[in-house]
Amino acid sequence: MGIQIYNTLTRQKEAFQPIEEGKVRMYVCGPTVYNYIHIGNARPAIVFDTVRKYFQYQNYDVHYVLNFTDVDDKLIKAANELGSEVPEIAERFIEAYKEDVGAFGVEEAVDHPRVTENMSEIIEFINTLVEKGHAYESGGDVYFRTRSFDSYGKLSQQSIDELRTGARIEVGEKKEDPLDFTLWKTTKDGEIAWESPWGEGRPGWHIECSAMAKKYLGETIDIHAGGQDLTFPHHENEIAQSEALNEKQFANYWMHNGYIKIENEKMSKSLGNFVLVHDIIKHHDPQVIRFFMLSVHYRHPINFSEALLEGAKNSLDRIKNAYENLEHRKQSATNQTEDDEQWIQKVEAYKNTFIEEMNDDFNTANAISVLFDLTKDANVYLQSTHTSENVIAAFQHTLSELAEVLGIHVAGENELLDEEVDALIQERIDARKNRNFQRADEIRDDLKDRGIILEDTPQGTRWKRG
RNA sequence: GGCGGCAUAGCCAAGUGGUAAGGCAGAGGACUGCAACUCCUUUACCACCGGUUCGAAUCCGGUUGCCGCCUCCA
Repeated sequence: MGIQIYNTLTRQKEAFQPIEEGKVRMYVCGPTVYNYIHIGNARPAIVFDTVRKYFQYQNYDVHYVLNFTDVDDKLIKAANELGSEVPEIAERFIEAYKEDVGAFGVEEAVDHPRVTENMSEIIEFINTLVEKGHAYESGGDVYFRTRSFDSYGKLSQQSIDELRTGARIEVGEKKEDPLDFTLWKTTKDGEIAWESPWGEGRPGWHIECSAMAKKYLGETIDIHAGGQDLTFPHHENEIAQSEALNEKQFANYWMHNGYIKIENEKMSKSLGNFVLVHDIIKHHDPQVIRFFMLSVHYRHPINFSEALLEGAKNSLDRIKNAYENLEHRKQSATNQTEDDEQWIQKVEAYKNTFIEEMNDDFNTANAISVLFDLTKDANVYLQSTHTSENVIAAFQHTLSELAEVLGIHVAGENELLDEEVDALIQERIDARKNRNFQRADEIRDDLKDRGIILEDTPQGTRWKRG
């Protein structure tokens, strides 16, 4: 069985069938770069990076595109408030985005298109829509004529009539129909603007993704992904624009990740519970946050709290400990023991299970449980008196390989200790031999304060960073 | 009002027809000089009420509660 994806468009899991054999064209809606990203922005970044990593693990060539919205109302506002210019703000927070997301082990996109660098494509896109009768100019603005697109509402499962009933009709509206949405908006004096056939202005929000997806990935792409909240209206509108223009299916698979709550409350500015990635990674290992995010299925809501993060840290430590336990037993391992083959087969079976779970709509929660199965078995194996290099290698290699698919590093860095610490450890070993436990405990406590944890095992004393 | 989602042990979380994975926390035991790591043992009337079925956490109907989208939003 190959990869199954839950497709928002059809509301069911479907076998993934790429447009081109061995390739995945994937477009993920990126951030509007007017501030540091919050933890809610981190979820799609981590989740879809994992989707990408898994495809790559399955030998797909993934053309991953993530856009930056580098001009819009929020950016203009931020620029005004900070006494800066839109391009400076954008540049600053694009760098911040890359840094934050990089801390989580998110791989850089193949293409990171920006709105301001694709203005001619956007204008061309809008222009053709106007020519085709799907859009119209009105007082310097250009709107998409929603009723000209028959299947409008297919992604969010809403009927156009229901939407029309609920839509707001604003005073002074220049639209023909309340459901029509902006493709191009005329600018106020002094605002950042571009020349267009409809006068100076800037693009509406939805059009950029349609134009850039087309430019970088083609008229039909494999996967279009983003947060659940983008389903309507953003993605619905993208479909309308792109399919009205190209007269082809826009994206074959639509993936949407669930929301994040903070301490059981919606994250919102009014509640003051916005958690910025920039801040939280000062106090929490980004790997723990990544692990935590992946311990829940990507389509389900996830709650974020200090206590939950603490639990995730302990969980991840268990896996990393197992890896270190294996590492530690390498030296005393023998060439081969009788039951090598049995264990190696068992490890191989876990790997297959991991793949099955990931194939099932990227069920990372279950994939992680396979990591725990591996962890448990590795520890059990290490209980035996004689261990074999081959089995230890199999455990380590598989554990590391599978964890890496999720973007989790299980191997500790093999850094060296400074001489003083090294000498203390040696002194403690001698002290224990002489049953001078008072001195031994003193050294252990001292090193613990320095962030070095000592553990005495039957194979000798070892240390790790705490 | 329209559309959609969720309700599983103290906590987190899989499971979508065959008598409930995994993790955290807790308790007891083993190992240890003491710890740590690790191992063993240990905890579920699957929100409620009906229905379908030989059999349902899982399907259908209803009830209650919570949440998201419909307006900028990951």
